[in-house]
Amino acid sequence: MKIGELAEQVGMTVPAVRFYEQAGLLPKPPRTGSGYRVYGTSDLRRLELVRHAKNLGFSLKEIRRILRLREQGSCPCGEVISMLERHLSSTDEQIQRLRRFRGELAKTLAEWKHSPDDAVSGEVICGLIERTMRRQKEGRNGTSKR
Amino acid sequence: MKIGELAEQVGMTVPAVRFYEQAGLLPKPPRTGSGYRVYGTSDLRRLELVRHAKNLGFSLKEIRRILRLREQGSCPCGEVISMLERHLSSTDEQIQRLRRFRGELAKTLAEWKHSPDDAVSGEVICGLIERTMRRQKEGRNGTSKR
DNA sequence: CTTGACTCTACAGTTAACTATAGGGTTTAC
DNA sequence: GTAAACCCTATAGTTAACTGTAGAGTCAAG
Repeated sequence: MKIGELAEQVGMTVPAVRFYEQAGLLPKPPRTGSGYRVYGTSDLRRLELVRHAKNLGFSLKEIRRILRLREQGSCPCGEVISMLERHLSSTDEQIQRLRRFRGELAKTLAEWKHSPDDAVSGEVICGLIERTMRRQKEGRNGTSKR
Repeated sequence: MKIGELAEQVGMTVPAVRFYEQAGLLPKPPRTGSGYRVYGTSDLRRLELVRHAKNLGFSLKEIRRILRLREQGSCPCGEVISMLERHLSSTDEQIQRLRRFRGELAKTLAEWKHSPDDAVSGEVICGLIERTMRRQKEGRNGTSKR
């Protein structure tokens, strides 16, 4: 199997496959006399695994780590489980953050729609944003950096 | 006010302020004889507005758009409201996606933890991921590309 | 008058996961 | 025998929002 066929089977582009190889996610395959890469079914399965792990939210770096562990003979499943647990909790955090953010957005939007633009005075650039700024300044002092 | 003081007031770094200037978010300030940037309180307010709009989820590109509209004399508030609406709905979508993803993760994790590693056979790289792949293959055929 | 803190410009680097381009060789179908 | 379709390498570009570095000038204090 040449690279084009492999790429098509797993639904990625040819350069992406080469990229995965140079990123250490796919072993360097044997070549034909003229230098063409030759792949077998194990490469196919490996690429599918990579794709699947990506769908589970693993980064290429993490996937490389899993594959390396496996190559060293150890079973990576324990590691994989703890990675998945980390992903789960970081996903939870992300959802929480987005929910709070959504609440902020909705509140701001409701306020803005309620009091029309021309009822505002003293703004320099955008009355809506500036009013919201003032409100927040008067309230708490929440200067949060990352 | 020189750049260091301005940066400190709004809680960003000096290079970030310069970056904002060259990105068109902050007007080019006058200079001292020796070339130092000199800022006034309007720059301070403008930077704070930028920071606040960023907190509302606007990209620098969008903020630049708002500022440009204002400079052209029109009030950007209507535009700002529709931007905010778009952000709100895209945030909703993000939350939905994350929820589904979270469900997937949790389900996979529960399965993995339930059937321990050594009960699996035939895997090549990581039994857990591979089993999940097989299950999904047998089920629906969901090859979704962007 | 020198040390240290500050400022300037211009450019390169960061992160992720690729995509695009240039410039060439190979294989296959007609 | 030639043209399309494929393959190769190497390098650069993409996006966002900055950060970091090099090399040089300026300012205030002691």
